[in-house]
Amino acid sequence: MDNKQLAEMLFPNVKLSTQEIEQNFPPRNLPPTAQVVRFAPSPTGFLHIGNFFTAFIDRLTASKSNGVFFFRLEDTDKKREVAGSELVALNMLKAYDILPDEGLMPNLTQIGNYGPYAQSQRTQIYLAYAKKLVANGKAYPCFCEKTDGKKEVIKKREQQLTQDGDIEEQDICRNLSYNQIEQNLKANLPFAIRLKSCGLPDQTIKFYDEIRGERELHVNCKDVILVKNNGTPPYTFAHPIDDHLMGTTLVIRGEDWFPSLPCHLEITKALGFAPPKYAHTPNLCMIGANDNKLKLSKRMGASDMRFFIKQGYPKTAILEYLLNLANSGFELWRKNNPQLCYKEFPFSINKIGKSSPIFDLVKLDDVSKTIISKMNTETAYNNLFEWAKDNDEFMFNKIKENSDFVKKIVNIGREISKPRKDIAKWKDFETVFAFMFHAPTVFEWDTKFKSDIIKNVLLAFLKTFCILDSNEIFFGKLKDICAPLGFSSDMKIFKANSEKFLGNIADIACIIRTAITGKQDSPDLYTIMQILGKIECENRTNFAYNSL
RNA sequence: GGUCUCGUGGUCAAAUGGUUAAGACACCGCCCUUUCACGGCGGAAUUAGGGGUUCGAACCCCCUCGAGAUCACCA
Repeated sequence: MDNKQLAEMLFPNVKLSTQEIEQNFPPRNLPPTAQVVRFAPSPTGFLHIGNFFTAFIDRLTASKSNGVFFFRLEDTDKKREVAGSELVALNMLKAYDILPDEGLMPNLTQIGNYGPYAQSQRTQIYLAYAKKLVANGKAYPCFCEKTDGKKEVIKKREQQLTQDGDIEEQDICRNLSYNQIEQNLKANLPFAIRLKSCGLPDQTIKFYDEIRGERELHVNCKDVILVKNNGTPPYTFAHPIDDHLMGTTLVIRGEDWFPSLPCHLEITKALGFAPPKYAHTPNLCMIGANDNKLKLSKRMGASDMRFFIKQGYPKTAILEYLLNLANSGFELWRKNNPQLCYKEFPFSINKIGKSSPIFDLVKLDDVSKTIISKMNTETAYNNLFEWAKDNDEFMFNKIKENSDFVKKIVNIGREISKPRKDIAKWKDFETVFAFMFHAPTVFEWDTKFKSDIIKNVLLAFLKTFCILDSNEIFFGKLKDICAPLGFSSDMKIFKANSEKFLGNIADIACIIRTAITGKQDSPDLYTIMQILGKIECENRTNFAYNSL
């Protein structure tokens, strides 16, 4: 018996040759500068911000190079699959307008000539290559009992550490004779296929990473699994085959893949493929809840993209914040080009930093506040509406009841040269403008005034209040009530002789503001009163008066 | 434990051996101002530590320390 016969014995039902497969995946006809990149998530049920980050980098890289961005589902492990995960991921890409050009789409159709784009549908392809490797003596069957699950692996590793300080894979099946293999097969023993690694312990391999630059690592020495004993491949085998056949030119993926790169390179070489370029992106970290400064890995801190949707961050805020993490020059560019779309920014994958950045929600809020503050009323209102529809029943009902009222609130401090920055996310809207929706029942009065003084101010205000007044007249009337109450209507005079007055014009305005909103700080008082209307203003003032 | 990666203010970071180590967020102060925001001006704050090479080091070399990743028939 020889290896060719062995391959036939192991895979009698695999008739497809690798040559036939290659014919179905012709090289792409693209200009040499075009990058073909892919986003290849596994269906775990949610989309992590770090994965989203790499997908965004994929989208930018393909667009900038006039290349192709495709989506491939890595669903070879059916045990772990969460149904519908691909839709969660794809809908998120759609929501942020960074959909791929090719592959699986949100309507679950597949676009492109390099499919199928779900690995579970490509088993025959992987098996054909596995068969070829066995025939060439580069892989062999393994009948060992399998280790299954992370707990078992950790336990086994701990045992090995106490014994000899190093972890060695035992490849006892590597030297099985053809006879032994034949007997095992006759006994119907399940088998996996392992790579017959050519690596020696002290050999190194040089390669270039688009983000990390020139590197030298130890070669792979492990006889890794290529086909599991259930007949499906692990990622390690599927990735080189798919990215070769699909014409990927640049593999962009998280840095947690970095250590397995030598292994992937050896498999790629064994298969006879030219390796793609690689770019390993730093992992995004979140800061600990109890203010510790530990960087948390993605496995420790959940950071589901749906969080940002539920909070109501504008999609460009998320994208621009992430873009700034990727290329910090974006900030300056944005300052110099306030009107341009982020897509115009000269993104460069080589300028991505090497260390893992902490995702800073405070900074995100700042980016987001600026973006929201620049929206015109119509856009802001539409954004609020779309968000409330799915995420906030109270606000959605308010909009349905009286959309003009809500629109007027949205308009506060907007469409002016120095717009207010009150809102970082649409969820803030209700809290920032709570006083517009609920008349205050508690009042944060300025404690330096006794209640009878406050009452006098409110009475004087009510006597002259007219909703039809212009801002100038309204404020002029407030000035007029100053002197009789012992207040100063001129701030400069007050500052020079503060001991001669009970208070000043600012205090008068503050008392009325507190009566109307319950708080000492708010957006422009006149605007608020105009929106609330005559009756509401009078009712609120009377209620405040009676509560004293 | 092995291997690998990364360490510049609280955070994101610029500065490829050559001015006083940019800028942004956050913080503090002042100005503007009927409050709060916005805006403007200013301030405090960083090359993890120790050696070496050099006229000169954040940058090159070595050691130490810290953090992270990885070491599955998961991806």
